Amino acid sequence: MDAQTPHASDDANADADTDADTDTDADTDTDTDASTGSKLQEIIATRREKVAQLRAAEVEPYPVRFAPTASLADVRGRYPDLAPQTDTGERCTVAGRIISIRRMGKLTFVVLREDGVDLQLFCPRAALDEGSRALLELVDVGDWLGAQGEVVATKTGELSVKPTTLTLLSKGLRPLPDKWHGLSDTEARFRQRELDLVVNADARRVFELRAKVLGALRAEMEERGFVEVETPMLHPIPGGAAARPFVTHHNALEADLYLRIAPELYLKRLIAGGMPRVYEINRSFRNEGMSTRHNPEFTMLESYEAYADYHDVMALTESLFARAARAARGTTELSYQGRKVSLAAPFRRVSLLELVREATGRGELDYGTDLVELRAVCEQHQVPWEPAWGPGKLVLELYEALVEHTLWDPTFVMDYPVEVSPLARRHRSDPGVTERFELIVVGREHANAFSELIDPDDQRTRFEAQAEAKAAGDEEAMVVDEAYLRAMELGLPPTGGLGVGVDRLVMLLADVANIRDVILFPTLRPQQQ
RNA sequence: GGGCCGCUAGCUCAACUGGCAGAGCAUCGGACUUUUAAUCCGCUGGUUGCGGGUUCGAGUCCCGCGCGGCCUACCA
Repeated sequence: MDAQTPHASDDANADADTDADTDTDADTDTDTDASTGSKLQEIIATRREKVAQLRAAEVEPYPVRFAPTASLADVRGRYPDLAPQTDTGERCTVAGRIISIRRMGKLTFVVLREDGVDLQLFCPRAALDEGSRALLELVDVGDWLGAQGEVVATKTGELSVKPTTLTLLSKGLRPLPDKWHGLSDTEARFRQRELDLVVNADARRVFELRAKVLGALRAEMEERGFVEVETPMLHPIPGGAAARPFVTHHNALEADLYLRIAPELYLKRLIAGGMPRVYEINRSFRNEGMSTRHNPEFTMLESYEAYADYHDVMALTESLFARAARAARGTTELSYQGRKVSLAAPFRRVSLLELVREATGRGELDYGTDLVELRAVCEQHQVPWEPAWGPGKLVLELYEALVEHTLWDPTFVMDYPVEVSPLARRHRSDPGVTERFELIVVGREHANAFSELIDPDDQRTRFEAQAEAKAAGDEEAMVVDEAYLRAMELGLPPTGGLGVGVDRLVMLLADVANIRDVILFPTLRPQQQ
């Protein structure tokens, strides 16, 4: 009543206009839904008719504001177990979407849902004021409704609000999916995520968990003194990773720009600029294949820390993963797709070469092994190779084909070949490899990190090697980034860098197999009209 | 990109070897003052993803296309 009164008077003048609009809407509706079944059109038409009836009764179906005094969760929290048939004497005003209506003559039960919490409205006709009785006849499942009344428990002990006043907050025109079977069509769940969220508690659960993970990651970084920054997503040249970019065009600049494939180079320019600890959590974009583990836009946490090496970064990574697990699941001891996995530190540390030696049974292999022999080993394991590949790339291919998917428990795979790591510094005691690691969990890469390359001349040489590869047809090879080189020439302190695939971390913690289940609106092929 | 599978009412799903397109829920009408997927009575609802073909007859078989899922390949 407190929220309804002002609308009745405020909108009196506007009613003539809105009535006219309603009529046109009703006429055009059949056009917009002409391609769908007539039952849906009938349902929408019926609901529009109810909108018209409400307006005729001077009830605004789309009011401007409402002031609940309690959330449904508040009410539930205040009375965790009220005895059956109790009247608390406490009045409150609540709101939510109607997810169920059971009309039993002079008594109606309405179930509201708000933020994933359900609460029943116990509505004997006699308790309602006159306007609310009329309104109750015109509400449907899917509408938003406010209710003011007393908190009670029914004969069966169901906690309820027994309203004296009902306020329509928004009239829904489309039906909700089946209340029992829900919405299981995967395409509909991804394209109309709002329906998925209304109906499927699991969907809500995943995205609430995702928010907790992001909060935990930020909290850990903040506590360690890292400053969150935002660097460009529109890049004049793509850099920081080996990937094909999306290209776009800026009209005023008359220039092509690339959606970023990684924030890495900008973040390291900040280190050169004297910000000793920076991180960014945001989207990168890669114009490559899609799968259950790849969405074209995905979220990475990247961090850079002055004076640190990759051993320090491993410790940071362990803390981040363990903290995210505790925030999301309350423990580091998880189960993923039916199999146990522990995110408790320390994680296993092993070199890539060692893993390849084990997998191939060739203990003598290293990056000095003759190319002909390495190619033979590849063929022996059905790993395709290309003539342009050096020993580092061949060993990496063997690792990816034979080992990576077998590493279930968290494993830091260390010391990647220089050839495939153009931004990582050479190992302090073995110049053929870099101080780089990837973190593998449940057979998938979750993080990539290194002691950063800070020697500008070495970096230029590496960029030039990449440029040659690109000229030779490698579409994912990097290009020379002069702006970055200039920043390095200013002087980059020793730096430890980290990139974490946040979507994959959420998949791991939510025990979900498809990346599209952890992204609210995953990329899908556009629907043609 | 390749392979396999799927697409039927608003939602969830049936329909034998090619033989009248159905059910539950929801909607709509009716009864009902303690329900919990309320119950009961009655009704309505379809371009079987789209386009061709075979056939007396196609949801079903064939060809093409669209969209999605899973696996696979590249990547995080």
